[in-house]
Order: sequence, then structure tokens, then C-alpha cells
Amino acid sequence: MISKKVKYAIIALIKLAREHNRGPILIRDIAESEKIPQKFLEAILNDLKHAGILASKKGKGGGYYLLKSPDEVNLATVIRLFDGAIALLPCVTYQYYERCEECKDEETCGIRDVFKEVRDETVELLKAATLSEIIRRESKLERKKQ
Amino acid sequence: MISKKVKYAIIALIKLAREHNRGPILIRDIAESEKIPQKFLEAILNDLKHAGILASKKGKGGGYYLLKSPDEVNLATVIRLFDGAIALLPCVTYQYYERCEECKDEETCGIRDVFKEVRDETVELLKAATLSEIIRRESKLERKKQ
DNA sequence: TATATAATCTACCGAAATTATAGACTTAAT
DNA sequence: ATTAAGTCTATAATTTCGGTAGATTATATA
Repeated sequence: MISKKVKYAIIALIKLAREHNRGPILIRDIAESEKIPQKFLEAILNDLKHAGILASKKGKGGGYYLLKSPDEVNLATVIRLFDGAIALLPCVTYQYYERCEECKDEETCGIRDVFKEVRDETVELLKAATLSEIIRRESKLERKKQ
Repeated sequence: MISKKVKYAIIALIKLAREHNRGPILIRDIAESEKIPQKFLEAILNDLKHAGILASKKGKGGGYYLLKSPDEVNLATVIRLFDGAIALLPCVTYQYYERCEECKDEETCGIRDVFKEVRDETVELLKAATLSEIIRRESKLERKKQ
């Protein structure tokens, strides 16, 4: 499962992507419209800023806005930022690699082999899931519904 | 990430699958050869027994053994047994479904749509990963290595 | 320059989950 | 009767998660 942090981050990012290039949005507005605890969201948006995805402006008329384009931000990046590795085992991650203590030979481990495949598939799908793509999907689902 | 419980469970199951139909194996032997804390492993094997995957025999000459055939036991089942849902969001699980509070309309949620795809792919790969299949892969990787 | 506004930083907190361990109890073989 | 093995219950240490509080800093504007 992804953490609430990631879920909130994605929701906030989608909101900011929809308002892309329309000036800064208040944390409070996002928190209220998306029903996210405000103080919690503050920390999340700040992290996204430090990651170079968002930018902010202080004082009156301030708020947060997307720095990157909505088609440059994907879910793989967001998940890794808050939850760390996407893979289901530490021995199959690129960035958070850790050897299994129990493992006799990593090279010939069948378990690892399976989880490597799972990771590859998952990362591929999550990389393709940019903010633009998610918004496109929502439009499509809405059209389908009517 | 999967829990240590699942990792230990898989390792123990592979071990038992390799010894399939050769009588009961001691918890202690599995714990030692696979470097798993014995008391922890006891609980895990007991859970696998209650799930109908293993059976046990008490007293001298006792131990655990596979009840199901190695090609009937897959990783999706094992993960669900200990860690619960495989999906990354509660709103895309079959067996552990929970509605997102923040969600305005589940039917048209683009985030959900993406994570549903991820789940489908993951479950498919994990279901195909039976104990037999994992052992087959290990042989293959060993041949490849030489 | 004072004031209001809004993000930022630091610290903390409680609950739950995770990863175990200890020890008494039950069952079965010899 | 004795020994060997799994089973059950309770507990404990540690970590993670989700969230809160409050002081501080930066900025717009009147």
C-alpha cells in the first residue's frame, strides 16, 4: 500500500496541474477542497517543493504552483519521494538496495527473479502515469459515464 | 514492500517444496538452514497450516510438510495471507476494499484507474509464481551461471 | 513602515504495526 | 515414563505512520 502522504501528494498535484499557469494556490484551499489535514499537507507540499516539482510564494497572493509541466511529473517519482522504493523486496530496488541476509545466492534466487519482474512492470506503468495522463483518464471516464 | 513474515514464509515454502513427499521437516531445521528466527517461524508455519497449505505432525519424527502440491501454491496467496491486499490503494482491492474519504467520484477517479492497472499486472505475475515455477527459475538461473 | 498574510521550520505525540521472544501446554513416538 | 516436537498465550522492543502545535520568516500592500 502507498502511504497517505503519497495519496495526498498525488491528489494535491492533480489539483495544481488542473490550475497550471493560473498563479499560486493556497495550501488551505487545497486542504479544504480535497479534504486533506492542512498541517499534514503543508509538510507534503514543502517536500514536493524541495524535490523541484512545486514552487511557492510567501505572503499575500502567495501559495503553491507546479514548477514542472504536468506531463513531466509521474507517479513513480512521487511514490519514491515519500515511500522510498517501489519494489516489493529491498534486493530488487535500484535506489534503496539492500541485500537479504537469508539469501544464499542472489544471482540464482528465484524469489528475487519474480519480484524483479513485478517491479519492472509496476515501474513502467507508474512512469507512464503522469499528471496529464491521469487528467486525460478522468475526462475519458467522465465521458464514458454519461 | 512485503513484510518479513511473507519473505520468511516464501523461503520456508520453497524449502518444503524441495522436500515434497519426503516426510515432515523440523521447524528448527528450516530456521537454521534458512537463517530465520525460530520462534517467529513457528507462528508463520502455523498460519500456513491454518490456511490449508501446510500440515504438521507432533512429537518425535514430526515436523511440517506441504499439504498442497507445489504448483498449487502461488505468491499472491501467500502475500494476501500475511500482508493483506496486494493493491497499492484500498479502493482497488477485491478482498480488503475501502472507500477513499477524499474521493469525490470513484467511478471517474484517474488515480484509481492507474492503480487498478498496476494491481491487475501484479496479481497476474504473482499468481503465475507458484513454488514449482520459482524452483524452475532457480534451476534455470543456475544453469545460466555456469 | 506597520500590518496582515502565507509559507517554513522545529519539535513533538499517540496509535498501530512490525518483528520478534518467553514460557507453559499438548500431542505423539518409543 | 520420557523425550521430542508442535501449539498457544502473553508480552516487549522498535519503528513507522498520521497528525498537531507553535514560533519564525518572507512578502505584498495600505
